[in-house]
Amino acid sequence: MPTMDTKTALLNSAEHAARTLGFDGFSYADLAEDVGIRKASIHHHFPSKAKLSVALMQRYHQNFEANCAAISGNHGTGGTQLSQLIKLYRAASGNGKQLCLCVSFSASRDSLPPGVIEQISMFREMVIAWLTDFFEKGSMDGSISNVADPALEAVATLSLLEGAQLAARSEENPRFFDEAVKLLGMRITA
Amino acid sequence: MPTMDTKTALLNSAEHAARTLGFDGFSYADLAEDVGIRKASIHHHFPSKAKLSVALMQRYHQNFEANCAAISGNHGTGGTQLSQLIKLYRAASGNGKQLCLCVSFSASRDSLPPGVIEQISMFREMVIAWLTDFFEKGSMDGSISNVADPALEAVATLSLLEGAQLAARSEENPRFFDEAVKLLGMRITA
DNA sequence: TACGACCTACCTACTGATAGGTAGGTTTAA
DNA sequence: TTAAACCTACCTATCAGTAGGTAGGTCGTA
Repeated sequence: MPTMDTKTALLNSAEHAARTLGFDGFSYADLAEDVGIRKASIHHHFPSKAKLSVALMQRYHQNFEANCAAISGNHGTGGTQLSQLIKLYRAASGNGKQLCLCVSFSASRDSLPPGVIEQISMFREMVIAWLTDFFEKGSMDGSISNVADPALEAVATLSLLEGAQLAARSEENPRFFDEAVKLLGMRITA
Repeated sequence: MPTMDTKTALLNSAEHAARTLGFDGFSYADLAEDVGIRKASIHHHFPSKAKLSVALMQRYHQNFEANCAAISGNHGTGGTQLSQLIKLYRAASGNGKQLCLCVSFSASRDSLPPGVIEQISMFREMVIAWLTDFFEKGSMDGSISNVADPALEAVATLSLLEGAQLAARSEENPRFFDEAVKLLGMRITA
């Protein structure tokens, strides 16, 4: 098994910590212990915690967008695409052990640099764009019922998904996510 | 104007700080400065930050429940009651400057004592019960359209409201809350 | 009434731990 | 050799909290 480069290991560790404990809830000491280098060495890769948050959000955005593009490319109807995106959010909640980075950062947004607030904003816009696309497709191909306005559906769905993650995280139980999105799921007919 | 007792002033200050910055984002020093006593004196009223969080959640639950009961008592149709509750959540987001305590605490739940996690769970159950009541009324009196299952509607709506707060908080703009709940609003006919 | 005991609510001084970070040096791999 | 990546040693600042004390108020009893 190839050894991961330290910077990536740090990003993985930091993402996991941020999504589990929040931005204010983890420290460089946690990352150092996890990755196996000294706390002070982290500054070589990330000169400040703020800079680390920038890199985290950037990477998260890219990965998530790639996942959405994959869903769009691999699944035929708007309904299945929406269903896959719901699954993506469910998976991101890590069985109630984590939140997606966007949610986690939003709750402590005052601790973050302005650039990251911008990134969070763009992340939400990106997800809403994909959701709007899926709702439009689903409305036209009939795989999502009662689509009044795809753009408004998209915005509401994103809030629903984020709120569902919060509930699951609070209870450390994915069943709370499932219950929150059940009605939405019933509107989807593959 | 009567002088507020110190304990209440501390609770107010702590609630504001927790809902703005998160549990890990504020410290006793912030409260001390706000209330005008020394940091160490806070321990007289709240021996630990964990105990403070217990008191905060208890008070928040009581206040919120009283607000829901008032809505139920003062407004006639299920639709207007639901509409008022949505307004309550919007108001709690403080024009994008705050989150409701439940959301704020959920995001850093690992920093909280187990009892508070229980309290958060009960808070959500309480809100869901009220929402279920409002949806049932709205379904029967015709003031909320397309109510498939009041209990599921309630759960989804709570997640929607919490997610909407996150979006508004992240952007520091209540317009994002409004947009997220727009479709729900359209289902209400006074 | 007066005084002692007790309480409440604050203080100063301090603790040990931890936070993010700096600076200079060493090690490792290409 | 050189640069990246690590190290040690340390910094300032801050954290939640402890310990002992003061001051003013209240209560009970003689």
